[in-house]
Amino acid sequence: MKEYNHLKIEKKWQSEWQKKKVYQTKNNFKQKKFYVLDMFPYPSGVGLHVGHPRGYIASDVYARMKRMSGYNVLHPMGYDAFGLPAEQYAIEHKINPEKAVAINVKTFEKQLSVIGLSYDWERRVNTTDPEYYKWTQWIFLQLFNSYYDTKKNKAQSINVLVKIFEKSGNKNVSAHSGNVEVFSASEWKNFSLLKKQEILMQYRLAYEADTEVNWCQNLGTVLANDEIVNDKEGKMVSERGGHPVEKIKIKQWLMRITAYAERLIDGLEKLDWPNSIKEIQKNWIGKSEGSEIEFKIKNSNKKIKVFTTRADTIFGATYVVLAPEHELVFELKENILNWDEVLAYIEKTKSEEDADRIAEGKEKTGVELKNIKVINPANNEELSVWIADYVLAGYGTGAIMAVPMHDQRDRDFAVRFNLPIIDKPFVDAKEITEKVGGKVVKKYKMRDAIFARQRYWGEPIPLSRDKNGIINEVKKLPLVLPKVKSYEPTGKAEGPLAGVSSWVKAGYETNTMPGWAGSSWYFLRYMDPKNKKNLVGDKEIKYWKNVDMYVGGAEHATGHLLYSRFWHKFLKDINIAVTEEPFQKMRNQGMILANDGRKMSKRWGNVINPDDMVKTYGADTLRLYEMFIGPFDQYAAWSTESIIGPRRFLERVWRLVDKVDVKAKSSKEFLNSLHKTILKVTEDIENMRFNTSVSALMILLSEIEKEEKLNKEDFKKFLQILAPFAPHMSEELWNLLGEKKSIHISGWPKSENKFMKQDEVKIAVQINGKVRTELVVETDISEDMIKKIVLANDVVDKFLNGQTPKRVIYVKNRLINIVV
RNA sequence: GCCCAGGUGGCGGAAUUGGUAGACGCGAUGGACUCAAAAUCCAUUGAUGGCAACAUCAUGAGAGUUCGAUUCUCUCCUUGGGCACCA
Repeated sequence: MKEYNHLKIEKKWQSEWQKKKVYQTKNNFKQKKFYVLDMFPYPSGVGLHVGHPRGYIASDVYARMKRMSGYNVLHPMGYDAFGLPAEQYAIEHKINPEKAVAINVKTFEKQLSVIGLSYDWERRVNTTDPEYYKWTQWIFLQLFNSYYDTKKNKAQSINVLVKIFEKSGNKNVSAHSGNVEVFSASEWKNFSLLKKQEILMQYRLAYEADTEVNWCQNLGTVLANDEIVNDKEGKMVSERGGHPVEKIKIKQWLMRITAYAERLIDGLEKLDWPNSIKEIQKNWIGKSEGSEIEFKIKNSNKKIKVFTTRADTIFGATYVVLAPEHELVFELKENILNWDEVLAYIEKTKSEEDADRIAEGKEKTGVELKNIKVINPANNEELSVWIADYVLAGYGTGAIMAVPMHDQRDRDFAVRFNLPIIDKPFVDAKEITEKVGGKVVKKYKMRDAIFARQRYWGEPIPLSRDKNGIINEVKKLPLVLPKVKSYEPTGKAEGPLAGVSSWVKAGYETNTMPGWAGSSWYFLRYMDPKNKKNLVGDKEIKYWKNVDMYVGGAEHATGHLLYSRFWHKFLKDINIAVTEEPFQKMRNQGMILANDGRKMSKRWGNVINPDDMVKTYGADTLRLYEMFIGPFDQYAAWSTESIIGPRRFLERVWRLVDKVDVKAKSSKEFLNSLHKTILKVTEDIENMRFNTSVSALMILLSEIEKEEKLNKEDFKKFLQILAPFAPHMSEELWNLLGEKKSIHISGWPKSENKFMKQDEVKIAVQINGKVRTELVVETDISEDMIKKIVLANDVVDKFLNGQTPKRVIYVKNRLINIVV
């Protein structure tokens, strides 16, 4: 057998597979389907390091096993290329982002192509392709044209709502957020177009509103909350570059994700996802159940509505606090004796950034509304009313009843301002809520998502506004992003599109969609990527349904993974998607760190390039090593020293071919190991425990090497279970054995029970829980028999030293423990 | 502060989910082959004591449950991740 030349073999098979379309996914709608998906990357242009392909290799191993097991596997790859990173790259390198993306995609594919991943490249999608974002825009319009029917608990066409308004006004339809005045049917008919538009805006799932946003002057853009971090002093800075961030108010588009809060929480239960991700999402949505209770204001017909999760402590309430921004404060202006002081406090909180509020520490501040008293509905006691910044306008009702006995924050405040702290017994929360005329409600911390960026490189929002301010849909999609001279930030809270006069004249939005728009539905497009008429064909979606196994980084827990679930639920409501959830099963890969335990980065000079590894050791070795390096979902430190292990393993496999003999008879021991390993590798891949399956293959190799001559059929089984990990070498050897069809569609071997039985087992003999000796006995020996043998044993006799055993515990085929 | 996930040899990590701790790989040491080196093969490799058989200790620390604990319970230390004045 000639030397193992990985360069030649790998190149040969990669082009062969491509030529024969071995990995092409066909629409065989009668075959069992399996959809294995990687989170698609930003082609960043920096190039990949050795940590990036870890997830791709894992999903590839998984996909290959499923494909060999007889599933029709959908395993595609594509690019998420809109968004800030691509735009920044274009600005830095002074090139058109479109060109930058094309270059980066090329680099990326070149680097990936040598690893031997079994993607069906013909299905690749790119979010910046007008033929793709046409459908992103289409989804936006569907959201714009829908409202959330809280009774049916699903999205409905906005036309349904208009009909309701025409028939009976809005007294039976509450807006999901915001305050909408109640109007009758006849009033509705008399409203102006603009007024109608304003009202409907309170209901639409994609809607425009005044928002307080995080403005970053240096980046010239508005940032999402998850794009902001706190620096050492607690000040808000951008995650990218660490530039200062401040709050400003602008009008922009939002997505009413809060309408789906309940379904987003409920859906988590049935998902096979890492627990930590589910927890993060649950906390992020932040559901709490509590009571809304009204406190009457003395000498007024107004009431303060508070939200509490502890209605059971209502008898211990000693004062009431409003958020400084609460509108009631202004309504009560005439009655407040210290208005100047109150106003000063309101102004002060306004100018403060959230970060400053936190940085201030736990010190509570606030001002009493002098001359305002409320009545506790539980016991008719008179309570004072305060405003304080520790009560947030945006959560609950923006007002609380303070129970300093049971709440630390209330206690801090009470101590600071010398307010009473009283201990009263608990009552039943539900009962008391009903008794005082309150309401049991659910609240969520999650806010609606801003769906606009003051940027160039994103999907244009397909709406236009005429001179009267009336919004119209763009009828012909895609609304193509126009070419501009400059992608630089304008320095104002509007995007570069504001500088394109024809665009502005047409009344188009100058904001573009955020980075997550295109990535929130791409998995559906892979099912039918070239469909010109529909987002996805009916037959295709009914067959592929959803992603069965999703692999990617855990950092998307509150971004991509939440938004995708939201859009998918919406698409289900409008009868596009057929499942409630997009990703049934998900696993996160752990990062690969450099030798020194730090992240791989140019800055540290510790980057290992996959191309170099492939050149020196081969793709198969790299694949095996990355799977062997440690538990898939945990961090692992790269060690170029250790990669030699898997390489040696492959060289030993290579040498086996000389031993292959059609007439050879496999030994009992070998057959036993082979079938046990088939079972183990199958189960391990299924559970993403790649490290132990590689280890199992190594153990099996040692067993094979003990064979004088190798039975061909049994050796082929070994190659088949090796194939997902080392696709090139297994294909080469498979071919050398005279097989014409690719090993990767050759089937998956079955572990047969008849080979897995063993005649004898080793049993540990313990005395008082300590192992003293070992015995080899026949498998499944009876308890009586083993007892007799053990008690007659010399070593046991020595340790017993004449004592009679009090108890004997026998674990079948494993151990026997004698207790004295 | 609250919520998750970790902590096992020199290193990466195994352990059938309560049943022989350290599989597998790297590294190291010794040997074979070679004029020599590389590669390959063989042996040893948790610590301590002992010529040895063997014994004792050992899974972040301390307790507990159990015949038996890396695994379950409690307290604490520590490293990551998430949330954070959310009523």
